[in-house]
Amino acid sequence: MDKGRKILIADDEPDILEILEYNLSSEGYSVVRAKDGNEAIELARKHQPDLMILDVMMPGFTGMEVCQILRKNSAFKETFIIILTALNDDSSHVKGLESGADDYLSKPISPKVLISRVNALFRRSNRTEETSIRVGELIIDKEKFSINFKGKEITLAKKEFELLALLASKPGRVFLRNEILSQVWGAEVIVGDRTIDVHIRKIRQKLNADCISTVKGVGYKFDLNS
Amino acid sequence: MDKGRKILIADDEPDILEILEYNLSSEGYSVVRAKDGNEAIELARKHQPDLMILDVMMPGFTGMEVCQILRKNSAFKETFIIILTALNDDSSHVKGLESGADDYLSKPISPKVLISRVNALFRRSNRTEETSIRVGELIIDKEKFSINFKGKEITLAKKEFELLALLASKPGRVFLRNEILSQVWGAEVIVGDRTIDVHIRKIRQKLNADCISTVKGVGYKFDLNS
DNA sequence: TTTGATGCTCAAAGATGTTTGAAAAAACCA
DNA sequence: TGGTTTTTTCAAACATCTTTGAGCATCAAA
Repeated sequence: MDKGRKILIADDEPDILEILEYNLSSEGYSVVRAKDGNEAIELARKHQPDLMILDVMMPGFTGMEVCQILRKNSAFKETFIIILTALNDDSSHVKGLESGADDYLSKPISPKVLISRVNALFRRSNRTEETSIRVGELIIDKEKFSINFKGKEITLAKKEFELLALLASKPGRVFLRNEILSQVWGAEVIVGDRTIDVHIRKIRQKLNADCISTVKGVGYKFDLNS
Repeated sequence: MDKGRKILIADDEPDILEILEYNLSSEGYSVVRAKDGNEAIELARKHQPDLMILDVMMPGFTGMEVCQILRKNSAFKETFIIILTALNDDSSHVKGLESGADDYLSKPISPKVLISRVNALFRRSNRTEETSIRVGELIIDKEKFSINFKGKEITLAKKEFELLALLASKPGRVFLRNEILSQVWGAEVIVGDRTIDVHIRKIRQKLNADCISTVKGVGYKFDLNS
């Protein structure tokens, strides 16, 4: 998963901040700490975090107020916000969500649960990034069905595209002819061995570079170097 | 807020279904009911709901299993899923979210809280639903139902408009014929493949430019360059 | 060097998907 | 209701992609 996202945490209790920071950063997130509502807003402007975890009870502005204030600013329309609270009644829960938060958790909070909720929020926005492969100067975008090699757009036919995408998905690894057949053509389809060769050749022609090498008697692989 | 969205609820207890349906439909959502895991999957395929609320304990498949199964299908990658449970321990909470759910709630569930969590999920997806799209020299205003291309107003028929709006919503991205069918025509409607082609042709004619390109064997996409 | 195995090249045949024009069916509007 | 527009269907022409087979090239082992 794509970590290294920035998370702002705001709470007036140093202990909580400590625990949160420890857990989030050990998951690979980078963390910014704020000790009250004012600072939370200030640091949010400065750091543009991807997600904010706000305690409700804070000096200055409460978590909900921070949430409402930030949501009015279009720069924070997309920022994920999780509100934490010691209260556990339904009406404040509802109010928290209605202030524009994406999630609302009651203390005591299990770090594991918090992490998995954070991950759940990011998962949704991550999904789109899995569609492109980058290897050296080659960029394959499965969504756009486009190939960019050394800065130039290259048009490949469907089978060629799928074949290249397969090889490039694990650069350096050799794919057996059987593997290629079942991945690109499907298990049932029966095509001759020449078919693969010809497609490989087409790709080599179109890319105009030796980025696919043959492993005699075994299969093909995508070269890392080139 | 844009209500009238479709929500599928699955639980083996009729009472719960009753309460959920009452509350959701009085909020303006349209509701589909399933009494077990199998039915949930079946009805999900049929109705393509925007959100699903799944109980963990159900005959057939559990809520988590349903979640995992559906997430494998690209048609349900974007569907919101909330899992309900009677259990309240952290590890099942984490597992629930890791199965691909967007939210995980423990019973007893306050209808108000549930509603506000449902709204919170939709709020985010509403934000991204722009009323106007701009791509290069093309401006599509969904509210006004108008198209402006290279400074000239162009009149498109309904289907043509929706088709162009879909393609232009993610310029460069390829839309499979299936995707186009289900987005523009709806999942239930059955029309021949040629229908899409013809509409594409009409759009190309009216725009009088090569802004939609064909990806043979895959689908169509809106060109960025032109 | 010969031999066999393997992969490469090429052009042509085969298969598949797309465009086009025309026209029927359905929806819309006065 | 009639006339108009939109939507859908169809079939033929087209374009492109895919597969194949035959001949060539290469390499390693005999």
